Amino acid sequence: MAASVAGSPDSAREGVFEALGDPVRRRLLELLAGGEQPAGALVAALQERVRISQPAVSQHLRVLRDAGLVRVRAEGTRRLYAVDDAGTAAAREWLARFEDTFAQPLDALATELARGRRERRRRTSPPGESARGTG
Amino acid sequence: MAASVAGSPDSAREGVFEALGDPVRRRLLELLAGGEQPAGALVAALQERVRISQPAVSQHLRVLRDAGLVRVRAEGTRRLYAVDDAGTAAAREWLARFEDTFAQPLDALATELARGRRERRRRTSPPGESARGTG
DNA sequence: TCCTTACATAAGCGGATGCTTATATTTAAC
DNA sequence: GTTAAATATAAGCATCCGCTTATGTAAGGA
Repeated sequence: MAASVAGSPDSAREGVFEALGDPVRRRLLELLAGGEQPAGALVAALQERVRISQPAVSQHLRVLRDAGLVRVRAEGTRRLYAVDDAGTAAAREWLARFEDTFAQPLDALATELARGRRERRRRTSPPGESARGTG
Repeated sequence: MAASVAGSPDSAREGVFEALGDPVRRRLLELLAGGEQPAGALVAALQERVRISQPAVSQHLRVLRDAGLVRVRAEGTRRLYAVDDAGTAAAREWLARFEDTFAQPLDALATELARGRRERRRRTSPPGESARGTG
């Protein structure tokens, strides 16, 4: 096991990317992207595609919760799960440093539009000032 | 190839999030965020903080490469690694669906702050400069 | 050529991780 | 109070993953 590289330099919230590293957990987040859902519905949705037990899903939800990627709310005997922006924002934040500020194809435009970003900056980044300042 | 579409079942490029799930690999990407570097330099940089062998780093770099997160270039006996935007873009793309459109301004601010950007709270001079700092 | 440098690959091992079944807990319904 | 439903936790197990040491390979220099 890797001697974890300490807290600070690793950035991001604790365990966010570890949690995202599992396909079942990513699928759960995709299901929750449409809005709050009870655990049972998530189990059922997953079971339409793969054979997985209820406890397995419950365990995955716990990992997501510990990572700050989802939050829970009790309603009667149901547990309503929803995406927690704290975790997803942490992940996006960490990835933001790799954003290719210039010379990015149409992909970037699509992303910008999807984000509804109202960037008014029309000026392109100055040639000599390209990213990465080591100092 | 065309940009991956958000409808993909497992999302993202193959193994991107699995690759990002390891702290050592994330640290490698952080090191490469500053620009291309030979494998040996990466090994040395990692070894300043934790005890890890050269083969271990080589294996991690392979995983990153297979995930499309880094690319390699041979120069003599050196292997120069660099961040590959394909992988990081795929990850950002997948995460984009969780972006909180309503809290967008706050989100942007949070991102800036998290980057360690020292923004003057008071009326700042026009933001003409690229925001990008610590790697 | 031989040796050294830089890196990758092979083999093997221990611990983490995800799964299952069984059971506990909580709330609602009867 | 008993039962049923929804979900979490416990225990155990198999597999995956990352690490180490040993070795292979390719390029450069003596």
